[in-house]
Amino acid sequence: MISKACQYGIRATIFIVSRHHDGVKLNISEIAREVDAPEAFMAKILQVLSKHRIITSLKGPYGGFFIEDFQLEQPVIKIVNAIDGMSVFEECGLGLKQCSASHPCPMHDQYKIARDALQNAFLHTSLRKLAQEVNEGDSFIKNLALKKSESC
Amino acid sequence: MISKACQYGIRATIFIVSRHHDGVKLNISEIAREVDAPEAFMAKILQVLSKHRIITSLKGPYGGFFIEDFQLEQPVIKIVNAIDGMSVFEECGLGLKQCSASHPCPMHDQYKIARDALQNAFLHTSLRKLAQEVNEGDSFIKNLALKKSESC
DNA sequence: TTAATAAAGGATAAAAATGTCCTTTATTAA
DNA sequence: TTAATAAAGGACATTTTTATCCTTTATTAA
Ligand code: FES
Ligand code: FES
Repeated sequence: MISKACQYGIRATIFIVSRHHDGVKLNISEIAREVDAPEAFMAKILQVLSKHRIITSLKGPYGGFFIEDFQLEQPVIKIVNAIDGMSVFEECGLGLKQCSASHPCPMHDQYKIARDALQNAFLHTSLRKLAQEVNEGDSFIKNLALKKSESC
Repeated sequence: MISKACQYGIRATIFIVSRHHDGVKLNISEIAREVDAPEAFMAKILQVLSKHRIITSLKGPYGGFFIEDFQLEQPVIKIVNAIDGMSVFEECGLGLKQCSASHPCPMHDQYKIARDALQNAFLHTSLRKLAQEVNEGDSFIKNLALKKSESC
């Protein structure tokens, strides 16, 4: 569906946005820790997002990752596009090389509905909105930490 | 989304169902050719479908793969479950270890809608129905063969 | 200018998914 | 019973995805 790299990227970006105030910058290890991602892998992903100007980075002491005002209203789909590309939203569910209404696979109609719903979910949700939800405590980007006694 | 193995499996099964008459049996190479899948890989996939009793196989001369009457009304989701498992329909879209309404990720509500739509698509579609569509020429399990002059 | 800090980037490793090859087993017809 | 046929199954190879390590570059404060 959505690659792990992309999921880390989305969670990381939401975290960065949720800390968007008074020039705060976050470094890789903080971000990786917050979203339960391996640090070096997280670094690669943030690199891509930075190169796509979805987030902004600054090297050196007092540097790190942050988000600028003009980046706040971007839809999450930008992250998906930067990391995974748009193919999830375009490809045939049964693996035909082309998805088209003129040469459809037998699941085309039903599949397209779900695929479009997914695309709309990512298209019509802004980074700002997601971060706001997290800041208000309504949702989370970090796994629930279970005590040893609790099972999954 | 759906693994390649699973897509081959679904297309292959639809093909087998579409040829469900008078004890016709299909062998691996016919099936692989029809669904544009590598033969040896197709063999592995048919093996698991057979073991899950989604299709039936018979060894030896005049053997091959076919479908029995009692197998016709199975929903496609059985194939997905046999090959990929049910995790696509259960996991968090942003990669949290648990998807739950009590500790939701910030995309939970929107994502769940799309994910459930996908599950319903596979759950409420029977093999028989898909094969019928193909037999009536309304849809296809094989890629459109392009002439050399035509581009993608 | 220098030392320290943090991201960028290159190279490599590990794991998972996809794909291939070859031997074994079951079934059939002759 | 034997030879032929076709799936089952084991082992291995390739590709893609995920993850790690180390060096280089940019920036800052002292
Ligand atoms: S052709 Fe298969 S989903 Fe459109
Ligand atoms: S918690 Fe993320 S989709 Fe349910």
